[in-house]
Amino acid sequence: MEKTYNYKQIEEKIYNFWLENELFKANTKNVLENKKQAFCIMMPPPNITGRIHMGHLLNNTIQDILVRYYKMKGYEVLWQPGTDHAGIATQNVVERQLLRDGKKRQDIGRDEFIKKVWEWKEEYGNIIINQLKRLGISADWSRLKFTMDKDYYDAVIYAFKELYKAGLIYKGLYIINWCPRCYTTLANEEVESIEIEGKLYYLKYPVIDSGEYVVVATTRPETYLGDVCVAVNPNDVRYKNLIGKKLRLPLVNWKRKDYYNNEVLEDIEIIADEFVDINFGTGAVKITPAHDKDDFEIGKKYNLPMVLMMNYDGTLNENAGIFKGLERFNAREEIVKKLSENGYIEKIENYKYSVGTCYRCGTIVEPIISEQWFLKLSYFRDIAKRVVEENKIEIIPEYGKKIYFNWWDNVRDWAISRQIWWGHKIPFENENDVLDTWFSSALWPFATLGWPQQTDELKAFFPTNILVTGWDILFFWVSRMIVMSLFFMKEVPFRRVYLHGLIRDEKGRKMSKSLGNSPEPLDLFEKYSVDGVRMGLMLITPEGQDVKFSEKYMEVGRNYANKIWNIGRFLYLNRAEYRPLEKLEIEDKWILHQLDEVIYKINKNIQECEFNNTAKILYDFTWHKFADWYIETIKTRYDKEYAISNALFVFENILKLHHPYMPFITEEIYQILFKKKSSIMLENFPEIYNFEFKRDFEKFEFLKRLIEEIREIKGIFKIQSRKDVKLYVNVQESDEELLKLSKENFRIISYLGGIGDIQETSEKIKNSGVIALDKFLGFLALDNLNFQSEKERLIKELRELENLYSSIKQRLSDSDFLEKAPSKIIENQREKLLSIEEKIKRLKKILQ
RNA sequence: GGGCGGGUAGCUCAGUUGGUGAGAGCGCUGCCCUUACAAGGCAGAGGUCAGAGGUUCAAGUCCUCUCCCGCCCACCA
Repeated sequence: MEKTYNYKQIEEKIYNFWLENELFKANTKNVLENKKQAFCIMMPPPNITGRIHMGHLLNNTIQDILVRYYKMKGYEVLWQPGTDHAGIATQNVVERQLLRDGKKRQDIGRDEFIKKVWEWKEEYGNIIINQLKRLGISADWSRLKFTMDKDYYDAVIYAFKELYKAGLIYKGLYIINWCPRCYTTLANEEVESIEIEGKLYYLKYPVIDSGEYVVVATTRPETYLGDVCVAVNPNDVRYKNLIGKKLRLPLVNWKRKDYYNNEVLEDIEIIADEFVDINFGTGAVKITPAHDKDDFEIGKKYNLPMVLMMNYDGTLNENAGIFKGLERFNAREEIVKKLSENGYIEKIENYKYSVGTCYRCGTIVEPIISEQWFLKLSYFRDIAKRVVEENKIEIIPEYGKKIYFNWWDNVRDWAISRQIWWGHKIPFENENDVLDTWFSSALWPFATLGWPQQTDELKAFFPTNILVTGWDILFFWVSRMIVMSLFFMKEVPFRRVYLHGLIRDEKGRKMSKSLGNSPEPLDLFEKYSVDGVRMGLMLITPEGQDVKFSEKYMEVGRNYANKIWNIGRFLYLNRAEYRPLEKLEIEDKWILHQLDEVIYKINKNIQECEFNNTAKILYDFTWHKFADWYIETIKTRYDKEYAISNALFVFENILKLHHPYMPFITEEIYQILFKKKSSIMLENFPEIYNFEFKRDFEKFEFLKRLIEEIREIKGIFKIQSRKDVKLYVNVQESDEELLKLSKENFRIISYLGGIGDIQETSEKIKNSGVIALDKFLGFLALDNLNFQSEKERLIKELRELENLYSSIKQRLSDSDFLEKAPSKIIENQREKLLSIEEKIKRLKKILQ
């Protein structure tokens, strides 16, 4: 074994070893024949346009931990991987590629374009999958699914038709979010709002047959061309006598037509409605039903015409008259200029407000009316909430429930048609739209298993056990999978949902390309090893909160991997015949006692998805218990072969416990140390042994404390020498058993404490370091000891003890406490008081 | 406006159903190349647990209010 963990070659070798031995493949038969229990996870399918980023790292590491754990627990595990066709994103990529040849998709036509997308997919679509393999993840790659695979495609179309038959899908004219750049509608969840510094324009609309004006405020002045009325609050005294009067739109001396091509009256009316806020702006609101969500509702309420003044490419149409053909933002400038020249602008104020942007390209989204297909999500509200309320689906962390309920309470129907070419085409004559990508991914948990066919896979693995995903797609994806599964399978898609946070940078900012704060996972693997990165990441991932990424922790992970490597190396260099648990000494029992505790905790924590806790427990036990104390201690053993063999027993358990977190290094060391040709993946995950070594554990704990005291004194006085340092134990002040224990285990104390001799004494040794423990008084005889500073140390300690003493004393003399506190607590306090009292007594004696 | 998280050591965070000398890692300081590991070992310093009030024998932990920080949803034209 080399001196440091040489991960680069090992990772590739081990991954190939796993693949060659088909260790990731799920065997459906084992479940159907009741040989094994099933455990199934669906991988959230990455986009085919994607490259691995920190989010994938976190998401897949967690899944891999669960998968490897349950495999070792004896389950038949299916981790179903796949990729998503990512309609808009992929179409954008291929369009950009076309543009390099100066072509638009319209130039080559739909069929040819789709062909191009497939070509692109064959070439680049699996890059992310290959990158994910570097992470060591153990998905069943032989079952890789793609949302545009023939069978999956058919499943999507089938689902659409069934929902349509059930009356849950309908087509209608609604105000939708429109991205003029992607030239498609967007679901509400696909719109991200950003705050901008804009302007608020105050427009003057002349009142007919009077010299008056009504002033309205707007952030989108160009939409005035689609205005069909102005609304005021009925209680607004300023406008009371204007209600019902007519206004003329400035500059508009052309005929406008509504959506159905009927001419619209030139003059618009002032109407009254309670919804208008008297205190905002001027108290008068322009109503543009075709271009604003709220106005659309008002329009429906009052049966107002819908005047569309924009084309779907973002240019103004006939209704804009002289402004026809202008791009929407140029139009705004032109219109403001024209209005201003003609005295129709009262004022312009700076104004901060938010606008919706396309989550794919960042273009400002235009609210606009359009005919679209919708899915009645509201129909599912009750049942979707019920399955979570009744814990048929458990959401981790718990508070995720509240967010989920809140979303359902406010849910609106889902616009599922998209005006793009790449996707599942809506199955109707003359229909050119495709379905929202999320419509197809909503079927993921069962369509990947062959639905609507009644397959063995469905029988064996559905419903799945747990879904691991980020908070950001709770609504996009998780909610929709739940209702689709309830509708088609009459069953929840998964028993549990584990939601992890987003990875942010040290300052808590989102990772983004423009900020340049997102590290490349592959670079991290190069620098810190995959296992180091996985472990480092899990050490900083709190449950249910965003992760603040710190490269420092990747270093911690790498150092930890190296530590494990070197423990292995030590055992390898001292290797002995493996006959575990013979000739157990105190240190063996001490570590075995704790091993049991750790095994118990790790099993519990992984099952409860406490991945961060698990990582910390493993780290602490392995480094600070096993390496720092146990390995150091067994170096003093005369019967080394037994000691090493017992150490191997513990270390074998440690390797298995670590395997889900650090698959590569554990496999490599396991095969070297235990000369195995098969994989550690096939071993059983450790279960508690029920050792009964509590008393020995406590005895060793005493020795440990004694050694720490010795080290502290030596540290303070900078003593390095060993042989000339003697420990004197005062026989009157020390418990007989502890004295015996110390003498019996002199090999340990002398090596780890660095002393040369242990002797009994009945007096107090002058000018020495003082070790005052419970029922134990020792002196560390040192040359060149400055007893003055030792005295100061002791006085400081004495003061602290006295303070403590008086507070406990007070508590114990409080009748309420004695009456109401449980006897166990009172007893505990009494014992504590006694031991402090003894320590104080000893310290005082010495200081005299 | 509605909802959700968080405020504990210089930094990042643990802290079980309240049980009583508040923990870790990193960073910092000092000493050590002790034959597994300097990607290491040993030791040390460092905290009015955001603030106020309350419940309780007992509060970092439970309740109320306040102040900060972050996120999500809906957005006032």
